[in-house]
Amino acid sequence: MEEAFIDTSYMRYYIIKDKRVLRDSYIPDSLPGREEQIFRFSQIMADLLSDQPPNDVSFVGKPGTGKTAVVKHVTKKFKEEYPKLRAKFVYVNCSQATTAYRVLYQLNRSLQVLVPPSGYPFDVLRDKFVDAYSSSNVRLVVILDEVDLLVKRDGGRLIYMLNRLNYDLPQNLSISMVVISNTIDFLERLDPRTRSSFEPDRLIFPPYNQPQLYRILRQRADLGLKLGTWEDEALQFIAAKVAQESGDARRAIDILRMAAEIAENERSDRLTVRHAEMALQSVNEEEVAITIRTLPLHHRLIMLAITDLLEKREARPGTGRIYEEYKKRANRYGVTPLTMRRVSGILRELEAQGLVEIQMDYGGARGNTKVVRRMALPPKLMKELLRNLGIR
DNA sequence: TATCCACCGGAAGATGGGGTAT
DNA sequence: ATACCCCATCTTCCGGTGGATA
Repeated sequence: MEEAFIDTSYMRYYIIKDKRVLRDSYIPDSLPGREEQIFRFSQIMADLLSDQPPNDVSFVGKPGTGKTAVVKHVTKKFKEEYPKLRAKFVYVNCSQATTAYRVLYQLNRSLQVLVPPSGYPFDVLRDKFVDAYSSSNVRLVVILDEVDLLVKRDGGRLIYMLNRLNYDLPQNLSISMVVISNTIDFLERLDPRTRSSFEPDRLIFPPYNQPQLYRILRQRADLGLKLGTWEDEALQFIAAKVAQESGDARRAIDILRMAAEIAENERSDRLTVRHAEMALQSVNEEEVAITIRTLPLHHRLIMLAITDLLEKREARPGTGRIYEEYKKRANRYGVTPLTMRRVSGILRELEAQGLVEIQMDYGGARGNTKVVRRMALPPKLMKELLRNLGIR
């Protein structure tokens, strides 16, 4: 009981020196393993130094392959080294601005034009943007991160529009685009009109391999952890595991952070392989818990239906069966169930969020359906998480 | 080889909730 | 109050689809 009066805060950060460094949002001064991409992107942007409009560029690669980091790194370098450069970089994350209207809203804001976040006709926003930009004196580089999300809704209408503006702009102005996407086939998903007029240089971001991941972790450990508080083998272990499963640097860094936290909570003075092993487990759980918490009610009810079917070892947990079970639960919950068409779509959404693994089952005369192979966590654990949210 | 199952997923439109302008 | 805008979510409609089966 006396312990309650002991101030333990002084030992809370026994291992961690700077927590920010252990988050993936932190952009270090050098990006291990992405030297080539940095070089090529810088080369393309170097046209700005001779006052030429740079080519459009597309960054393609899976999550956690350094796309955003590279773009931020290089644009930052340009701003620092050439403060008088006649150019402006505007970064827009399309996961926040999923429509053409909202991206345009952001672009306007970056030019100090205040427009309402909704309610205006699209064309008015476009005209305001064109007016404002025409009276400026810098070349514009628009960076559209997670552009897949925008293209999915808008089909490339905004890209087309921005591209076309170049024909009406005076010689000293230009709009270049850097589009960043997770999927390779996103260029094909543009509508034909856009595709024929938009041909960016492509930069590929392959998954990180083990040595690269090790270098990344080493860098973070050097910057974010106290000297001599971690075992090199722990970093090697994380690098090996992540290289094998995904090559996702974000994940590797997450695991390192979690391992450090676990070690500290144990009052251990060193981060060991054992901590890394434990972290590997809890990172998954933490991630799933976070995504589930943001799920709307019907998504949760569907998750619960799937959980029960998997627990019962249902032979064919396809859309039809899931829908039946979901409907029962919705009624029990006092909400009117959605249609099967919608539930079918939600299953794809849950898949995209990494909560379930789906496979098509071509059953011949038994018909075709999507079948849930497994979930991100064992059904029992998943049920527990749902229960904590009041879903049962 | 034709049939047929049990869905799939695109397209389009309804719904309701956010907003602005007059 | 009225007439517009934007937009995410959901429903309605409907032409596919792959392979087991007859």
